[in-house]
Amino acid sequence: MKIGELASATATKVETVRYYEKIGLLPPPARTSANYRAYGTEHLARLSFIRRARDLGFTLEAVRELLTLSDDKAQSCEAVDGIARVHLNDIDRKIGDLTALRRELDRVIGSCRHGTVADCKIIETLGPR
Amino acid sequence: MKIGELASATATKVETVRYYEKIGLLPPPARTSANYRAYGTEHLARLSFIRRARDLGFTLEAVRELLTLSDDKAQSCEAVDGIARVHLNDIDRKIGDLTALRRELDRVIGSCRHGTVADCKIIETLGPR
DNA sequence: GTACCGTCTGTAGCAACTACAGACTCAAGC
DNA sequence: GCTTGAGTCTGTAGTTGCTACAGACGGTAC
Repeated sequence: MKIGELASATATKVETVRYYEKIGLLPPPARTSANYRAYGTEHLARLSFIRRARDLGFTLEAVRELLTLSDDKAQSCEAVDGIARVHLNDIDRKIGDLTALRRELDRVIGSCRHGTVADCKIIETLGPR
Repeated sequence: MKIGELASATATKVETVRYYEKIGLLPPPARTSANYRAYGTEHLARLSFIRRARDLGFTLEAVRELLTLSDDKAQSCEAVDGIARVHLNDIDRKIGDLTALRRELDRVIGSCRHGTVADCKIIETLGPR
């Protein structure tokens, strides 16, 4: 499999695939005589894993840990569960923050009387107290 | 006012103040004989504006537009309202995305039977279909 | 005078890519 | 056989919004 095929099979950009290789997430594949990267199914599996974890919002560092853990099949999956739970907490915090922000911004917009900037409540809210 | 005072008055780091100056968001202030930046109340007002807009999640580009608009007091505040509404939509989209993510991650975590990695449903979910 | 803090400029780093530049390879059409 | 276009190669620089130095200088308290 050439890099373009691997990329489109995983909805990834070619540059991103090379980037993952550079940072050590994806092992360097064999090369053809023309120095093209030649991927096998194990690369496809690994890249799929990375992309799905990324889609779930895991950082690349978390993905790296998950990959390491997934390589040791005999180990307890406690650590995996832990990483996922920490991430879930992060998401909950983000949702909370954004919801509070949304409320505040909604209030600010709601106060707009659509006059001139001089009377604009939005600008006023942002200005000095 | 020296840069440290301005920074602490607006809960900003000194480096960030200098950064805002460098990218043209904050006008370069006068200098003392020792080449220290000397700020006035207009700088305080402008930096407060920037920080509050940032707290509401506006990008620096949006802040730049809001600052330009707020300088023309006679103009209608339609444009201001527009920027704020676009931003509100962005936030709504982000909340939606995160909520969907949260649901999915929660499902994945819920499937974990706390055995070995070989049977781990979390790893399995991430792996190839 | 001597600590110790604050300030100065300039540069490099963070996450996670993305977008080039300039050279090479390959497959299809004429 | 030759050209054209697409794909690939390496390497570097850009993105957002800061943050963290390094190394030099200024100001103040004891």
